[in-house]
Amino acid sequence: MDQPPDRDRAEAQRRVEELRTQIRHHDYRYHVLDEPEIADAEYDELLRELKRLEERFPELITPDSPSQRVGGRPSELFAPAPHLTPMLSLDNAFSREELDAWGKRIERGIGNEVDFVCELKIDGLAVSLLYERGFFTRGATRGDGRVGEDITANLRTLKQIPHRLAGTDHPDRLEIRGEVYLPVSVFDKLNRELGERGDRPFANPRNAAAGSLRQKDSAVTASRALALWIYGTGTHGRRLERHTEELAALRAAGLPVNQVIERAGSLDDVWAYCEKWQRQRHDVDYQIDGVVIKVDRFALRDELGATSKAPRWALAFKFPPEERTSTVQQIAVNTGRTGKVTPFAVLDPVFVGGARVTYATLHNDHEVHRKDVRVGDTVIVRRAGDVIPEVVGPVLEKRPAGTPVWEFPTHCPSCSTALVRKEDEADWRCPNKAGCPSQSVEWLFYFASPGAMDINHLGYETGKALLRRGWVRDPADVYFLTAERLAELPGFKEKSIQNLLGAIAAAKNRPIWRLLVGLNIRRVGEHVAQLLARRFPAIDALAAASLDDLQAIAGIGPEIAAGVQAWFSDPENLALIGKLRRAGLRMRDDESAQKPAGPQPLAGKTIVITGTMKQLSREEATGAAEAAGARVTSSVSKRTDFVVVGESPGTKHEKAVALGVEIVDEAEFLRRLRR
DNA sequence: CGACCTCGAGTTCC
DNA sequence: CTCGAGGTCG
Repeated sequence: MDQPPDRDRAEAQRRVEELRTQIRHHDYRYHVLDEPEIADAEYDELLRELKRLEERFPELITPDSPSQRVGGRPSELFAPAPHLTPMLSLDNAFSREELDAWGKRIERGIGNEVDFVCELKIDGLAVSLLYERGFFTRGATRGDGRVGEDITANLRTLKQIPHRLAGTDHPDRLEIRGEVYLPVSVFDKLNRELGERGDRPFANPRNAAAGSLRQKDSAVTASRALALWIYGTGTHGRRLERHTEELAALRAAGLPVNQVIERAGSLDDVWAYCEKWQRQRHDVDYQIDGVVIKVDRFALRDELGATSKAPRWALAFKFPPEERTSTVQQIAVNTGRTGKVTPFAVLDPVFVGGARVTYATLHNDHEVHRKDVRVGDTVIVRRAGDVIPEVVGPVLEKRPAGTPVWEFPTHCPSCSTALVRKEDEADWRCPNKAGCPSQSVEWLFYFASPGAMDINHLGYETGKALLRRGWVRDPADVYFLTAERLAELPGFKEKSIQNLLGAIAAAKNRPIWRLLVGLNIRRVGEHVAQLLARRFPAIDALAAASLDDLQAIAGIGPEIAAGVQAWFSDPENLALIGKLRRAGLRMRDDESAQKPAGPQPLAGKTIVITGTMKQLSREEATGAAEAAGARVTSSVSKRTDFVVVGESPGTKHEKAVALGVEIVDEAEFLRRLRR
């Protein structure tokens, strides 16, 4: 039965190459031609299979594999367009203190009072327009700041870009900078249409604008009704003294310059502008994520100069997360896969931070009472890090008289078993491990998730249906499902049955630590599972390990050791292991499953990533950093080497500032990855 | 033993 | 992203 490992590996290599070719082909269809041949789910399937194989045979990973792709896809479609003057990024401020510190530094450096100009920071795409003797000759994206992409043909479709500047006496070369955006109203309409056609909607207006601008066919760009605000120049034959004068001249030349740009004579005025627009940020038909403050006089700008990445004479003030109020209709609780019971607020739906929020977690009993949230309260709601809804606290003045303090339920919402709480612990738990429907479904879902066994097509609803019918009582039963059984499930036809069975069969060969994660052992997550599997590459050896053996592993203390040993002493759990073994799951790691060695520019660095980035998802950023040798952790401490800060970061940014830890933006992070 | 890092677990929205 | 709590180090 057992194939020699070499045959196995050769087969994998062949398949890996096949997958890469296919994925590249579909990338081209999707991103360049905008004519995908396969559904997103099928595409994801290919990528997942590739990643699985590469995980098993790390020596097959090549730097150019689609699985290793970081950030912006390489573009063969648009010619490189070097900027005459680099398009620098801006330093950020997140509070009045940081703004003042910047302003004071400038006033000290100049030794005089300074005029500032305030403009809205549009969340769109920075572009550079080149006018030669008054004629529009080239348009480019920002790119990496030094070299962009030539998108002249597409930019020509924007009605707001004059092909010829008004007036006469234009310099030989004038490089104009602006931000292209998709009006929010147009974005909403476009997404509705995409949704009706069954196409994938855009995540936000900026992505939609980017997609529309990087089209091969400029007719598509033309149909998208993009708009533009001009905010300055790069290279120019400068005859004016002030930025405000220049903006007036650009406007006179026929370019769209935003009317709400204001001069501010003092930092107080600057702050007033920031506060005003923070309140009114939704009153305009484009997304703004802050305010840009610039020194008005060019002479002063020259004096201040720039660092390698940002001018000293400009600053972006980023709005803090938006806050709204809503009312608490109910405080409900949910039982998780470990039995932990978590309360959450059910709110009157409210739009905050660009999304409709209905639920917000309250973590635990203690948290509800610390914040003193009660049913019927008016509460302040925000999206922490602009993503996770959070109840900040109640507005006490609006609390109706006689509102009772909320009491934690005494019984499990799923199986009605009496809840228990250990002394000195914060969490209430449902002790009905095997018989609680909520725990079963959550566990099954977790078992199938990418962090554990990665069984595609086994989602929440399917899991519930299987459990309800009693065909699956624990995750091992999944491996014994048959096509006949699945055919009885509503909505399961030939194709979906084969998909699911295929995914289940494919999920028998995961690394041991992934299996350990899926077993749902308390306090054993990804990290601890890897520690355990590294010391005990076979499940049987781990099951037989003594307390001392376990505690000898660095990072495993008495609690985890005892927990693991107890888990492997429970006959029910051993029966589960036996069933998984009979199903044909891999029960030990091969020696070959060691990590690949690539260039490690971040070796030995401990870094933290916070906020949203423009080019990378959080996972991609973490993966790229780890591949470069960095340790990516979740909290900032003195031992952190640097913090990568994206858009609207949370408290981690403040903490980094407080601790004096180096702060790095996305562009710099990408540079360091490549070094 | 306390301070400080980390990790685990649950979570929302599209 | 958040909180609670385990592990380590001084």
